[in-house]
Amino acid sequence: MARYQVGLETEAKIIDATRSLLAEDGPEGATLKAICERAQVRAGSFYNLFDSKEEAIIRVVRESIKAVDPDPVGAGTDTVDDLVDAYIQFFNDEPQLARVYVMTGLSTEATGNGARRRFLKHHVRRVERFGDAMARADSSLSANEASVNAEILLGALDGLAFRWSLDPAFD
Amino acid sequence: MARYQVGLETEAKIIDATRSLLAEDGPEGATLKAICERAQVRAGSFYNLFDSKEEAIIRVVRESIKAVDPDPVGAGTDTVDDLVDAYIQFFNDEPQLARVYVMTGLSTEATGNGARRRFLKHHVRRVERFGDAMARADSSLSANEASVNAEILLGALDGLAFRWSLDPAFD
DNA sequence: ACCTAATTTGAGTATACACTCAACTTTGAG
DNA sequence: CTCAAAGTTGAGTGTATACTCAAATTAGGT
Repeated sequence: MARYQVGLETEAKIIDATRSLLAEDGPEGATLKAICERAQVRAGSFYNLFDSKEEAIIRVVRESIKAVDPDPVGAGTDTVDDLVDAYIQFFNDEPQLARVYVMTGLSTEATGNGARRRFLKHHVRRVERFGDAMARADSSLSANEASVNAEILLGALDGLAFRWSLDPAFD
Repeated sequence: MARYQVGLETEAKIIDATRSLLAEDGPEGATLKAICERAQVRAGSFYNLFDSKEEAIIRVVRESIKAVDPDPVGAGTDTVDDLVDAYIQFFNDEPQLARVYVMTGLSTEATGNGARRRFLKHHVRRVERFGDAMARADSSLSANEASVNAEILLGALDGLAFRWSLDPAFD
């Protein structure tokens, strides 16, 4: 039999609760109890829809990774400015997901490293994308130089994003 | 009465164990059980010397902050290159403390935020120091511009340091 | 209206955590 | 050597965690 409407709604409530908790308090704050309380759901109901707490968290993390870079296999015509602007805009448009994104990348744990590996893979793709854009802008750059520069630029962007996540009054 | 030699040695063993665990696994891995096992000490002995697990961790974090910048009230004659070189050298000379330093700055929790507040205060001082060096090198820079540039440079450095902490083969 | 499968419940399990304490042993100054 | 203070032990406390499950309820296709 197909799923019921109530079940889909409960699922959405749980994801919403998980996302807001991750954004507010990081992975530490996203306990099962906290998620269930905020979603107005009992533990058994959670486990009827998710195999583990992990699964809900990974769903939100995946969502944040997707939001930061909606078109990872783009046509390869973006300029570096485009990419930087997109990143900044992401932080303005989706502050909750942005916080989750930064925290996932930075957190030492972030839920048993399933999320971490995912993030790292994404980061490598992102460096490639920035590196390509740089190489396009300056053809005298070797592929390796472009990659190093991209890593530095992304390091700076992520560093600033982290600063902002600590202190939203910043910048 | 004064403290006994054995007590001082036990204290050192506990700090060593805490430092290496923080460097290897981050705050998550530094459980009381893990610390005591590695230090070859029982829980009661730990609590004879430390008021809380927190205290041991903060001691190590303070140690790492001190190591990254041994002379925070320096004469104000360093160049930006000096400061960057010192940072890089720190990562080569004291890899364990360097990992603790990065993780503390980045971790969402890092032991109830005592360590985090400490780190943030230190970071602000560090930005000032870098900003001063930049203003000295280029007198056309306003204080504010220098500060912003310093924040960006440190963001990039910390971002790269973080990359290295994830993957020691990097750079 | 019926009936099966989807969903909810809430008490319960197992485990890990930081921390305590009374009894015991060791240290080292006088 | 004495003895009081410093240090050690290990079983035990309390609490929070993720997760389970049998029983009850509800949704919705027929």
